[in-house]
Amino acid sequence: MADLAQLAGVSKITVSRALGDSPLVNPETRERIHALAREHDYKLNISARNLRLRRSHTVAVIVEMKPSTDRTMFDPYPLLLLGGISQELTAAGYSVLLTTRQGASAAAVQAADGLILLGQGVHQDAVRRFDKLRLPMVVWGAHTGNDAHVVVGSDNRLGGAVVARHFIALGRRRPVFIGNPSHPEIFERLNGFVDALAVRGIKPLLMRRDEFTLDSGMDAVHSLHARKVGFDAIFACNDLLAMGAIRATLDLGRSVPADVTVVGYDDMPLGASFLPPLSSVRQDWQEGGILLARKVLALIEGEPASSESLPVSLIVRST
Amino acid sequence: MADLAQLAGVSKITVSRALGDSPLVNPETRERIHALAREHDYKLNISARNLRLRRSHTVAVIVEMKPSTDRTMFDPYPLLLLGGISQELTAAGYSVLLTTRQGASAAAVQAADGLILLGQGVHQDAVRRFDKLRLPMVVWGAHTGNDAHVVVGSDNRLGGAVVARHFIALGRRRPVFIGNPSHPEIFERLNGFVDALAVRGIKPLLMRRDEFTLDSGMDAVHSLHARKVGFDAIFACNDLLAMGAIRATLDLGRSVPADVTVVGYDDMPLGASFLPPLSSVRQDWQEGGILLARKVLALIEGEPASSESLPVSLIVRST
DNA sequence: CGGTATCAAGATACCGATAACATTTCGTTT
DNA sequence: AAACGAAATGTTATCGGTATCTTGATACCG
Repeated sequence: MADLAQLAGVSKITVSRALGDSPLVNPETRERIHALAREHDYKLNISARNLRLRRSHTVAVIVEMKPSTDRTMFDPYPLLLLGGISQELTAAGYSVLLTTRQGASAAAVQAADGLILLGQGVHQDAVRRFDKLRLPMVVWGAHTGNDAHVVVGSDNRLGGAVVARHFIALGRRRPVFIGNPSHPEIFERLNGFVDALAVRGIKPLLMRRDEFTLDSGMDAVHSLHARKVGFDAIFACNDLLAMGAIRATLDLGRSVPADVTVVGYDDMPLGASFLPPLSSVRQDWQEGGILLARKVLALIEGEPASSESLPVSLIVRST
Repeated sequence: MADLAQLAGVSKITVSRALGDSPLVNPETRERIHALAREHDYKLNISARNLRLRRSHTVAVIVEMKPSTDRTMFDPYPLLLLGGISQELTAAGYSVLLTTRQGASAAAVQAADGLILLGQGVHQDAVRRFDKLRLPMVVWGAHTGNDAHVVVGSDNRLGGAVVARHFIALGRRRPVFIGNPSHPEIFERLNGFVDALAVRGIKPLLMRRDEFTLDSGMDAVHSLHARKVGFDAIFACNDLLAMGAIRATLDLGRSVPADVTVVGYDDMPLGASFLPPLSSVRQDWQEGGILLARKVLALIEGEPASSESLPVSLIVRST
């Protein structure tokens, strides 16, 4: 920058102002300096600026990344979140620092201006750890009612309720819920489901399954059958589980949707091509990412931000 | 750090050395300072260090992120790459700066110590742009033989060849390739496929399909049928296409694998649960990510690094 | 016991930007 | 013509670390 200043015959600070489009410099001077900067391919030193401004214009995104058949960052959907986040932060001139929980101890994270936490397991365990960094922080997940921090998530209670109402409208009396309610988000879905069914005096059966795979869904239905439990509706908290459940149901000689109604969750593209095309609850991940980004940015600017739920919608196809 | 120095009764530089575990300080002193740092929850200022050292310990990962049914960053597999990259860089004390091509003009990227480019479209178009940053750079994708930069990718030629040999071993004579060869990676698969078949004087039919969806795969087979083209083997360059092709084949009353052999690509988990269980070519994405990371790190350290292909393996199931 | 090697720690300068305060320049007012 | 004020630019200090060069203290040597 000093060199540029010499070339332009002005002082460093004038160059700094010119490049920052400050109104303090003469428009002519500014143009001249801009031209010079382009010509000499001058690049601002971000580290120096960060040091001086005490801001990094960076938001750290911390994801869960354990390798398992459980839901992980490798599901495509949480990645849509990242897409939304990235889009919004980039537009605001911020960068995304991607980290795993393990890597988050790496110094760079504390240099961030804000934090976004993704991944369901995070909630109780890790949030406190990151709380100590005293950075603006936003968490993706389920609302617990009395959150100490800003939570953005899709409205899982509503998701459960919508499916319940769908079942009620179809006159179903013996619904089953398949999934792992120890995930806070899924616990909420179950709650919404149970409460909305209770209005009609219906009590669903909970089939706990920890793996979110097609095989696990098949297994759930087979074990229902083995235990001679009757059912006429299945709410699977993931599309793969739902597809497995459907396949097993068909295997058992029962019809979908005539005998059994099945609804999945996430509305993955594949579901629409499944035979029969899968009904599912859709959440708008990308919008969620955008919202997460906006909230951190607000917090960083010192503005208030509150937790928020995103609507979900039931896509009824042929199951 | 000055405060810590005062507390410890030493000078700043000694604190700096102690925290950096430099052998220049007395072990006792070092311990004392470390203890003090922990006690007061002292955090090094990364920006200051970056400025002084002229390094950011950051690698920018630039991904393709256009929303389409084409292959995008939202496929789960390219994301496994990210996982591998992140794992390896974190272990080496580096951070991952995630950017889209659009956002890559954001200043932060040029502050990175190195660059990793993901996304097939990148090749010809954007590489040059990033070349100008004069940063150590590694690209994921297909090898073109005379690459100006380091390329890591799985061995797509081999992938194609392996499938071809499989078909030959089964006595297939009229194979079809489904996919979009304008992606360099897929072009290589096609090349490997064609060349290995040519050994037996077999010429495959190319069914060009731009979308990598199940419907697109069905459509491909239906249009083969409509055009009364005979075929006894299908190599789809993606598992969704393969599943669609299988479904359409079955719809047409032909048997898989008795009448038609089908092989997909990527070996997605769902494929194993498909009916019939899908045969597919598996590439080790995570390993690829690790390799990408190692190569940039090497380049950053000033060591040489060369392009490299990762092996792939054919998983034969029931198609 | 003087001279040198070794270890520990300090002094100073510097990385490259920007904020705060100071100064010059010029047009305008009275 | 002196005084004033706004616009444009400059001076200085500073953000928080680390490299380099020195200095001081202790140990070891013949």
